[in-house]
Amino acid sequence: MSRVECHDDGMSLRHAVLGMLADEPGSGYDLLKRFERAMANVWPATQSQLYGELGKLEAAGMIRVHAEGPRGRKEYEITDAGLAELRHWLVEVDPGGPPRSAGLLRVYFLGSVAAEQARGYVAAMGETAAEREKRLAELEGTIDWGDDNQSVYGRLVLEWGKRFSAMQREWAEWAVEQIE
Amino acid sequence: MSRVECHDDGMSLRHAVLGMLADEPGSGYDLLKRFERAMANVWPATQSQLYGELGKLEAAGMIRVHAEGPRGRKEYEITDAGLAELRHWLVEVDPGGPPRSAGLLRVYFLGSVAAEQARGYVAAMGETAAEREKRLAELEGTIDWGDDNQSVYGRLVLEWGKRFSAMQREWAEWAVEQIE
DNA sequence: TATGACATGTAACTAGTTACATGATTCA
DNA sequence: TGAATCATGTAACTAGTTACATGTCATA
Repeated sequence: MSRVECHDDGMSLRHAVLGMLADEPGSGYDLLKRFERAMANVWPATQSQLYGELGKLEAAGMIRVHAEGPRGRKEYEITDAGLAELRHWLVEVDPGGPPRSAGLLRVYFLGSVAAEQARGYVAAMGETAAEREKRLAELEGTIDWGDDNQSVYGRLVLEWGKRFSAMQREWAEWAVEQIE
Repeated sequence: MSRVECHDDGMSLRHAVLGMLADEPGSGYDLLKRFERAMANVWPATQSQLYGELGKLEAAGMIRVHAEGPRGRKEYEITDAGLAELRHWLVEVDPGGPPRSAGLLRVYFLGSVAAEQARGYVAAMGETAAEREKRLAELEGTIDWGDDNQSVYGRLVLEWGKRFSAMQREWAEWAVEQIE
């Protein structure tokens, strides 16, 4: 039974870090801020996890210390091996289906509470989505989009978020009417 | 600074198990099959994790062994404490925003590969979504929906899945045109 | 009597979170 | 000189996955 070893995805923080360093070198501290700014809604990461991952990536030869600064600052850059791994992951690894959704999990079990409360919960999901929709639309206006890669792909992600939020809002509006 | 302790969400498998047992008592083996059938796309769980969680829930007094059967079978039922916890989680705990998405994470970094490959990746996302959309539509036809709670809320979840898949397919169609 | 379904568990691991701990530099 | 920011790290924990391990019962 010969079979190509093409195993799992997983360990995506690793690839998020590689992706950011491929774009531009930086320290753990820099990356932390970039994560907060750009990826809080797609792939949140904590400070602990970031520094741990940087250590592992350096040990694996996928990044290297490129410059040192004050206060022990270590600025990392991606290596050829790291870039190869990033590209492999981007193109060849199966991204898998939709992820776990705690919000949706609850919907399954709303039969355990009164219909009024169930309707309230679904309505709250809709409101949360509506707020996010509005926030993303505002965010879109404040960014000055160029035609560089970051702008192009950043815009795709933002658009996905807007469509997702709109979908959820519309679904919630429909769903409250289905309950009772 | 007085503050009500209303901490995190997290540990949702616990609540998934409570929800299933609230609906109908069953053994770990039963729940495993129910997870595979009904929740594979919303909250997948492994056999190990299920048995572990059943042990913890029993220790916490949220479920109890209701009947024993052949082969060491232990049939659990939910207790009043468990039902209270489930309802608390359903109604009062903040579900949080959209979860991590490895697929979307990749989109951020598509600038690291050639435009042609990026387009290929986004197109594949669209095809995956289209297949899921079709599969869910077929699934909807095979189920005979009543007007019991399970049917009502199960239908809401299924509809969410259909809308999500359609959104992703449409986004991907739009996105491939944005690349170059 | 052997296969497949039923049934439960443990061990070792990866991923991720929260809290703690430390210290250097800048600048008002 | 004191506060904010810069900067890195560790410890202890929860959640989740994969692989292993064991044994029972029905039935063809």
